[in-house]
Amino acid sequence: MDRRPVTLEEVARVAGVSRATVSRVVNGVATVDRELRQVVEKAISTTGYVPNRAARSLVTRRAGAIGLVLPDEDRTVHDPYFGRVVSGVLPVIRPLGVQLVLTASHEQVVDDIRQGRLDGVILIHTHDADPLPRLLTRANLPVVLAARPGKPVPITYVDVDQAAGAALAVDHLVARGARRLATVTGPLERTPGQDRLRGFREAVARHGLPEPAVVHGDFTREGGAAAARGLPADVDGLFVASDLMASGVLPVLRQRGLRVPQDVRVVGFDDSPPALECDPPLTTVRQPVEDMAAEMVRLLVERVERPDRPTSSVVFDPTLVVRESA
Amino acid sequence: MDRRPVTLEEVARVAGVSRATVSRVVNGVATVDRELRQVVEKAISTTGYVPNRAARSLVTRRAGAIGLVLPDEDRTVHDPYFGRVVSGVLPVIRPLGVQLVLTASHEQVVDDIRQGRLDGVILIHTHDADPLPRLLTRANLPVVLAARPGKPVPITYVDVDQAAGAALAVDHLVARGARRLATVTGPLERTPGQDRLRGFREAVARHGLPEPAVVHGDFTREGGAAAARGLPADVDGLFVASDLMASGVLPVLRQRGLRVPQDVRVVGFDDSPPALECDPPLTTVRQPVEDMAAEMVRLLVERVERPDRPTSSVVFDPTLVVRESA
DNA sequence: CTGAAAGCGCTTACAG
DNA sequence: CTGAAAGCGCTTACAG
Repeated sequence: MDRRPVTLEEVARVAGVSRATVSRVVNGVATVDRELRQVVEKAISTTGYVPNRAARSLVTRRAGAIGLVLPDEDRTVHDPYFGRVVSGVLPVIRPLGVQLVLTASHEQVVDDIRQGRLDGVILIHTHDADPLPRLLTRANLPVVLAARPGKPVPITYVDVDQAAGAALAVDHLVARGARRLATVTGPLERTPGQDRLRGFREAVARHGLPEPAVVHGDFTREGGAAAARGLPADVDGLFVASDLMASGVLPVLRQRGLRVPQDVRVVGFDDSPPALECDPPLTTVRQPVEDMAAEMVRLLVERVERPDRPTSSVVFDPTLVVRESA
Repeated sequence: MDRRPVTLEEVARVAGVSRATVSRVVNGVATVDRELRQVVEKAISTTGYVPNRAARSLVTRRAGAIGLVLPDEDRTVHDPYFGRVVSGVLPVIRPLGVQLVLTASHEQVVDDIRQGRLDGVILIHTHDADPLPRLLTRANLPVVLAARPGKPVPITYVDVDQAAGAALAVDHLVARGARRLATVTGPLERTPGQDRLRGFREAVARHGLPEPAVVHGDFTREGGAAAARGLPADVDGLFVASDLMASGVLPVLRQRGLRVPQDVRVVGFDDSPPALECDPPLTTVRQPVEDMAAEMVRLLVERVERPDRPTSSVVFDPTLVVRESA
């Protein structure tokens, strides 16, 4: 039942070659003689051989695994963003034979890399005050951020042009006739929150509109609902900095007797699943999270292979998805 | 910059002891002499030693990692259930020093275990036709299912008493005066879908109520919306087999001019985040997914340590969470 | 209680 | 193109 797994040694014996040759066949080294290769392949399949990863890792010094690091508070697993990142990462990681390890412990991350359990990490939902990005870059450990870093550290990151996205929202609201604008912001200790607010303000100013109302939110549904209660009554164009918050904003607007989009037009940000569950369906700024996640993996793998290469960043363009709320 | 990591060997040299002794200290073997232990601990901290996991895995034959296996279609990462499982698993896995590996490739799973990359796996969202559970159990590989298996295979699983949960919903609807009941089911090729429907039917019969309307859903929001359109107009009590579906059902009900709860009372299932985003907030049957996930990890770890032990199952009790929809 | 030594299962220069 | 051999960094009987 619990018989020992087949080793390279046994395959070599069956095939009548050396372990080195079997290893070469397994790893697809091109120089192996055709006939020999076939003999070995046959031996592999008859023995049911499967290489032991720990042994390989020990000599190659590669874990064959990357980490997806969440903030310590576990609420973020419920954020739709998380699922989108995962579904963007999985398909690109798979053909590479790399594992995706989920962790919520920032404390563990450095050790996990040092122990050789992780080749590198992707950090999502980082706060400006988070020491981890700097820690990792200082130690020259492979890391990719899912947004512009809060402090100017040389680090590889992927982002969407957040400010441009906010401008897209404003332009649309204005085009639809809105003049008294307001925004529900994201958390301002994170760069996406900051950049969306900045982009919003700049666009409003560019249109020569009066100073907009700004109410603070935190990227959660409840935060959105709370913020909505603090909105001035005469707003006719609202930019909510995330769809999840918007799903909390809309019922409050309805309670306050405001019809969407007739009385107030609303644009969200993300184009995540909650946008569709909104009533009415939410017009929103789309960020291509799945593509961004795939790019993060590529950049990370690149950094794992060449840690000395300079850091870089990739910024995606947002697009507007028009539905019924604006 | 890229200096070689510190090894046991070096720590031993610094401490003036053998590698074996350092290893014992690192692994907390109690028999080490107090003074020696202190010398070694000091050497560990001055050298900044961190054990290499691959080397350890190679001899212990333990990956120190378990897999969370999603179905191949990636839609399920957007299901709120997924996030709840992750947030239940993470805290219990952490003190154990075990990694959580996410995978959506059923094909890979068996190999990953054989390669020693995974000590065992937790399977979620399995369909009755899914060959993986049987495959794994046959090979005597450690596996835990997140629900009763569709076919009677000897397998370890955790479940909530789905039928009892549905009965809770029916009892509540009836207590609130509903008499013309209906249900939107989950996918019937999965046991939770089957069991919730069975429990619903049995409870309706127990109350002596007429044959209820049964409309098929698939645990998605869109599926819920579609199902809602097929509901008879005179229903006054509706059991929707998941909160996510309910969030799709409610807007359709509203469109059809039905007020909730005045015209039709609605009870969901799960008590997941979408229940709160519903308008009105959803009365629902709570399944303690986080606790269930924690239990799955415990059972899995147990099986990894003693694969020959008989399989077992743990069934949690559902509870009713009353909000405004019923 | 401690150490010398074997061994886990691979990969990879190095010869030939 | 192939093989003998060293070595990756640990753990763990086995002596003493």
